[in-house]
Amino acid sequence: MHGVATFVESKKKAVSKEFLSGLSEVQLQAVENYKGPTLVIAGAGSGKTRVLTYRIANMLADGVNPHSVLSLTFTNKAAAEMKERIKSVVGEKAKYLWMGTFHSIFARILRTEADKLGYPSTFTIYDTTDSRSVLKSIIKEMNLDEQVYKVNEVHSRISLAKNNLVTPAAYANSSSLVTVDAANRRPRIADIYKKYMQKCYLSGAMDFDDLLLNTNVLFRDHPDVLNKYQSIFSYILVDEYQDTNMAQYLIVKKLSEQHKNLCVVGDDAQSIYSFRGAKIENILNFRNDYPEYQLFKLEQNYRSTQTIVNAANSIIQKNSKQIKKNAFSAKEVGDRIKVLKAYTDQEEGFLVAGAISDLLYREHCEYLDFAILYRTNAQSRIFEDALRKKNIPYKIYGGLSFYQRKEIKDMVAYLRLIINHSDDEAFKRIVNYPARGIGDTTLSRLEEAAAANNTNIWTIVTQAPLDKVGLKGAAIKKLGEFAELIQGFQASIYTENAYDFALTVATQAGIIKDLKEDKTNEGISRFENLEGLFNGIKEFEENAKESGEPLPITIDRFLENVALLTDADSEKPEDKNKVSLMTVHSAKGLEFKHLFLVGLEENLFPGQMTSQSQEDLEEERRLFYVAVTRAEVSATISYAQTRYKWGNVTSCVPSRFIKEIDSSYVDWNEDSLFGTSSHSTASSSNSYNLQGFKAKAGSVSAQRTVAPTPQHRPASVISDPADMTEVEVGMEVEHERFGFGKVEALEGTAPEIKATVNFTVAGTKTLLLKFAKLRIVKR
DNA sequence: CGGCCCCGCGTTTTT
DNA sequence: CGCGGGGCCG
Repeated sequence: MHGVATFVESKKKAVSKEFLSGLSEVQLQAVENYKGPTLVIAGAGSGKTRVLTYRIANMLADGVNPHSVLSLTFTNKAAAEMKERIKSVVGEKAKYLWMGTFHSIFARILRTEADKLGYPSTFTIYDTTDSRSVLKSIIKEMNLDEQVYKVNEVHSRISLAKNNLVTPAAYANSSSLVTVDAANRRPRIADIYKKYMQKCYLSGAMDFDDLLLNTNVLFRDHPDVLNKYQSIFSYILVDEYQDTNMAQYLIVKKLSEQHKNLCVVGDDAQSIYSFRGAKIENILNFRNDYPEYQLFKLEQNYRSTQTIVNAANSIIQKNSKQIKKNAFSAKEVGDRIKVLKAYTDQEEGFLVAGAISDLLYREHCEYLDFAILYRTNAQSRIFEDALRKKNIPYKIYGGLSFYQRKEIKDMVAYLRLIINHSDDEAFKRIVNYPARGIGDTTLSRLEEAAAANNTNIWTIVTQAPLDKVGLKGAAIKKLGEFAELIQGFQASIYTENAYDFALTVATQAGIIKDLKEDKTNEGISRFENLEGLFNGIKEFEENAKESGEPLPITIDRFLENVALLTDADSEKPEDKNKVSLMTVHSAKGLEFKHLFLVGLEENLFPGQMTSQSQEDLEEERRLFYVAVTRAEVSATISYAQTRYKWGNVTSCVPSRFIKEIDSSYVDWNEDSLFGTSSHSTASSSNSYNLQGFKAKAGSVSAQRTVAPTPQHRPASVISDPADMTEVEVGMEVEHERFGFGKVEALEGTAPEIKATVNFTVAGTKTLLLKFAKLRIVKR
């Protein structure tokens, strides 16, 4: 062993390290010093991926065995790209690196070690839909009020617990958790949690959180297994460390104990996943965990203009929690950040699409130079419509993933059930698809019996006397046929190619016939989606063959990671040169020449749930920071004054974040950007704009002290919650339509405060302050 | 048991 | 507005 290592070591001098020549001094340092605990604080656009890539490439060039390097990334796509880049530097051996997301890497390890935890190695990974469905049936089974025990909220409580390694028993004993639940009148969450874990276990299933939780359990209860992986992984690298949660933190900590070659890379300013349990403290406390650590700060931004970097700095400075760093750009100063005001959400789409086609024409840009980023997926539609009208090609990331579509989930459920008969969610999904006369009544009998006998549905169907379960002859016969159908595939799972196998299943189960029969547009598109899945299987098969894996490439291999796949992992080449539409969250790590950041309104960005607490608001601000720092050359921010929400028009207030950008980096010339009249179908009245925003914008730091302009009176329109509390009985106010009046009464609490106002002309009206746009005339 | 219709509810964000 | 769930009827 030693001899080989020495031989490889001695060869290293011969290996060309030309690839290091383009690095800056500090980047080079971070690449070359790959031993010992290392923290790399990498500001936005500072070449973080480069450092990570070359750090690994450099190790491999020095003779480090790729099998001993574990590199954890945030998305599968990031992992694949990094692997590709390393391959191009050091060659084929890069493919032996352990590189992937926490979830996919540890799912792999858990499959290998499954028996130690009492799971089958073929365990199913439940996605969010599956988890919710399980919880829903538990809540029903326990006769709890579904209005009080809302599935989503129960799920996030359980998820929170799992991410913090709190077992059901510990949950019941945790006074802080129990207190919160009691306050929400949900005292039985710990019981639900317990049942949920049992049900998943009986179904041979792990949810996303279990992949991390059970890895911890595995390492805690099986020191030999821990020791094995500690020895395997001589070098561990973690990207986006600021977004790791407790469970992930502990996995990394334990695994790196032996070799202590742990390198974490991240940027506290870009921590945006606390809603799913990420702990910004992990990166802030790294120095306490490893006092002997080396620190590298990548502060130069190679991506964006000075204006964008400085603007972004001015935003993030408003946050209290952060590691000090001095992000700067040596690129050109660049244009100021433009602000677009739209009267409606539709017009916002129109303006943005117009601005894009304008830039395309003026600046020789390509479609791929543009991105439109929004806070919530629901906003995409407007921009799709606007871009389509202008014949601008676009692609959407996120939203309903391919694998979430019904027809795909149905097909996958067949495969899941065939490979893991215990998978109750898969069973429930397909037992009557295509329709074979097995209805709700039969299914709930089976579920009850399974719960009563502490087992899964499949066991009941195949082993219990079904007449005792309360089922009749016809139902029993149909169930028998279904079970036979599923069992019939058993023999060829591990002998047939994945594609052929799946096709047989789809045919024999009647899925293909069912989809072909539907001649509606949706039916056709569902069939095409299924074809897409089959193409995906074929592609998987070909890739596996190419990398020399043992034949045949079987369906279980494909299925292993399906739940962890996202659309971003499989971009089609024809989609390359298109405008990108995505949420700010999914834009993390990406960059675009020209960036459009849309929907900058209170209660949208920052979101309505988040402007309450200081912590949530700081996370929203980091999200805003992430968004702005995606831009290389130009950034444009837009907001609408009215927007459709749940089918109703609501009026919107520009986001506080716009005002937080240092005004010297912002171009407020909202109206003259594209000519004044060409687009303004809805802009006949501009009383809105005069009242609303410009006057405030002038005084960036002064919160609510607005300098009156001669023409237009003080513009403190009462529409954000902070301002509402200023209204008092007896004040004189002005309303757009009703004119002047006096406040006679107030009721409710912000933001739902109602005011009764006696208007001089219009008479007495009761108005919701958040919509009424009242202006205080005399206090 | 299956299909249709109506009602109610929701929107952060993702592995 | 769009989806999913529940209820009702054939």
